Amino acid sequence: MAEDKELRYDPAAIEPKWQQRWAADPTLYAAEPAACGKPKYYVLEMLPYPSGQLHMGHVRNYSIGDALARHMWMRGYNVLHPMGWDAFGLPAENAALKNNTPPREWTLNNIAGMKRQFERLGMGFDWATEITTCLPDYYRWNQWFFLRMYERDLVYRKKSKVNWCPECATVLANEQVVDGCCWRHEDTKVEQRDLVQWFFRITAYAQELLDDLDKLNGWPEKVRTMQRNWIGRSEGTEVDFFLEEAKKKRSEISHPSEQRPLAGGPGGDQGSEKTRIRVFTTRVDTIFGATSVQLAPQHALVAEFTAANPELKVQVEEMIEQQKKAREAGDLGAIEKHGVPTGRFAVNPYNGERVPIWVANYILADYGTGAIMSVPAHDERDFEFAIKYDLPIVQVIHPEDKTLAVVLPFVSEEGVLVNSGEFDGLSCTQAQAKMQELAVAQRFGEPKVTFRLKDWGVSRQRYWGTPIPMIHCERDGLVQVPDEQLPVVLPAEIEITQQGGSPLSRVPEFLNTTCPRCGGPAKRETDTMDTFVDSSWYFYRYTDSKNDREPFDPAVVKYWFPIDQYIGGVEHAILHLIYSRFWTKVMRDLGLIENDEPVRRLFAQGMVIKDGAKMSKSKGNVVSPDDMVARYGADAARMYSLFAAPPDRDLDWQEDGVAGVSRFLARVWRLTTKYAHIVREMQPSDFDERRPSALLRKLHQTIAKITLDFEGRWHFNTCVAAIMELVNEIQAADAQLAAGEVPAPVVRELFRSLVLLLAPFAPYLAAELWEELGEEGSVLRAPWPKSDPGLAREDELEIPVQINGKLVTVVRVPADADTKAIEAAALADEKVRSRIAGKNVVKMIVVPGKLVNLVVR
RNA sequence: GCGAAAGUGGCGGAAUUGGCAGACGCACCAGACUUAGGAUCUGGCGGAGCAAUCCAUGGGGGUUCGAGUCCCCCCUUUCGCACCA
Repeated sequence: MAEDKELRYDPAAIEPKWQQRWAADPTLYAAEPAACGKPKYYVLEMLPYPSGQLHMGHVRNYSIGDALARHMWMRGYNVLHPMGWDAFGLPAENAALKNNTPPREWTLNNIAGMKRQFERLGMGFDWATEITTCLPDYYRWNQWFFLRMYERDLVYRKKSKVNWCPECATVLANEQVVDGCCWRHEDTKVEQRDLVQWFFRITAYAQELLDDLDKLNGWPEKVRTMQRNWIGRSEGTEVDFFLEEAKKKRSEISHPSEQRPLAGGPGGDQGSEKTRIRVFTTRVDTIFGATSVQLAPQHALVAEFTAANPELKVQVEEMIEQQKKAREAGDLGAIEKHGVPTGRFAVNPYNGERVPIWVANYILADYGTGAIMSVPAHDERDFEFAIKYDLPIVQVIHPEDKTLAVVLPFVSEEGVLVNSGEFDGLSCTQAQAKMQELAVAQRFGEPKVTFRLKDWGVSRQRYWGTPIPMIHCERDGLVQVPDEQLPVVLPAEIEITQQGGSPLSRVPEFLNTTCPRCGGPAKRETDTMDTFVDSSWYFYRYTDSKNDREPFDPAVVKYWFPIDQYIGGVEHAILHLIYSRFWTKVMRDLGLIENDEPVRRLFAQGMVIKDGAKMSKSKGNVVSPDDMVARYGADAARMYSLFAAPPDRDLDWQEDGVAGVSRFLARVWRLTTKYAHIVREMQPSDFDERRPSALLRKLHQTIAKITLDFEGRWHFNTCVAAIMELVNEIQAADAQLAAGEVPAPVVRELFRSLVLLLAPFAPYLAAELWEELGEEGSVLRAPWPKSDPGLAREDELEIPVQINGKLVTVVRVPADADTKAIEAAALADEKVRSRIAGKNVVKMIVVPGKLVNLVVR
């Protein structure tokens, strides 16, 4: 038994041995300075939240990135492969409540444990560049950026309806609300509350964020589409409908001296204007078909109408409540359309027609102007509404072909105007342009681009986040914390309670300060920043993580950016990746960097599934990486996570599969250790002797396949399969190898290359066997093998022969056989001859190197 | 409802450009070796059939000498969006 053990692949012995050696060599995974002269390659995986445990999704994510990093090292690149911790956030506070451990301690303990897990997994990270976002040397730069953005009017405060998660007792960004529930608490309904909040003006970059998506051709189309939808650009027209009471003043209104306020953000300024209702429409060409104006129940004018009409008021309030509930439930689209007439009328500026003003529950206050013109003939929703309330339906667009019968609502823009006065006969697009011109000329409207994207609310009423570096002074109002007073440090000692409001407001030593401007008593801002701030720029900090004078040295960033390859879960397609893009553009405009986009290529990996569901504690189907490492070794766990599915697809975790990979690694270990002595004992003079052989052919085919995959397709599952095939062939040649019938140079090339091919996927075994083969130095610095096409080429090919498209037989021909020779070989075949005997060969298709097909009648 | 991706053996999956469907692995079956072992090696393994053969990539049609792959219709699953005017 003890004897046996020596002959067995034993990851439990190999892996700790290499962990020690690697820990002793800080240069192994270290990025080099620009002066090294090598081409740079920045490979990045999304940094984890230090929850305490790595999960299989992490193992998969980092196995993909680490394989790529190792491959690039072997290709001679200067690789930056950093790691850090997204260390602020709510779970630390929850844990503090539960275990009475301070968030900082809990977080740092988790980090230490997870770092150990990374080490056990053999991940090749450059720990010298490690960042931890909850430490002041990182978050001070969040504060620094906040101030720079404040100075450029990219930060502002406003009272707004916010999404409030009662579980988190804090505000959530729109992006953090999933189906009406908190993104962290799937079962907790989000409530709407009114609070004064800090916002980043991401909408200032909406157009550029949209436009630049076209440049990101290294990103999955799916992610780009999701971002496009999220930004939701929509081109249209704002038009004023005049309140009937104001009609007599119309000439006055269109007078040049009249100043109309510019429409502000969503929800706009319509309240200040009591003579008109501004609507937003993408189909101004249909305006002659408008038969009512619909207001959102929260619209400023509605309050005015209801002031004198208690009955209306009750109904409007019901609608607001209903919308609120629907919004909280996330099924805004599901509520039945419902409305009430206000008894007031508005006048269509294009045709002077008088239309009723309604309040309707399907009009959103926070999109466009919160008011629409209703054109039932050409809009599904308006149509449904008009049918329900028996409002008139006026068709104003007709297909160009006048003979076509029209089914209303006719929503196509392919048509011409009818019943539209002077605009009759124009196409929809022509009419839109003309009508916009008229609106501008007569000052009752203008072209308008509306975005669905909202400004980024960053205030959080939590303790464990970056303090917002602002001071409230009674005399001077809002005052920035001066740069030299940064960082505003989170107080270490704090009692975490479940009370609402900002925990920092209950820490007098933090709260009370002096005004930097007047020196008088003042109070600090007690909100902290959304943790998405931390992850919006962390990858810049990696390049210069110890810099205490600036967030990073622009010259160093210029060398490393953009990131060549970013790898992470598709669940961050919108939130993290849009904020990161925004932050990059802001930093560019601050003159800190030159790149417009942070990430050149993005890879969205699939989820890890077990028993048909995503691994999660609540489903009870979690597999612990530590268990896998203990049972099968890190190499097997990592390699299985690459082998079981292509990286972009979901992966079905089957433990038997890990065992299979482990058996494969054992086989590699046995074969290599068995014949390593041949390699070790070779004389240098023998090294160059190379001759074609079946084994070398398979080897060079394998090298070619894997090299190609690393360059683009990333089907690492088939890469592993290819290595398995190669090893199967070596195993089949076991007898010849044992008998010394395989020339030593072939043995050497075979096993050296095998180990090199394995190195990105199974780093421990590769290191061990590299040493076993008598090599010195790290396998990571050994050049990636090059496929020799001469050796890879088959000299004979099997060509399938079909008759009428059905496979009949296979003929062997020389690899360079031309059409004629293949034809002859096919016709000479027994089976073929008996099948075509007495029949007429109508046609013969020969694809050299591929197949023959005889068409026979 | 709109959009995208996917559907292939008992299972995970392969087939990169329209050219031998099922590589590789798991599970299973048989054999070898053996002081039984969850080790290793050899062979088998889509379905039907003794066989020659036939059938088979969600279903139905089509294009083609040839279709898992391209086109049309339908079904299912997953994901994203969903009163955005």
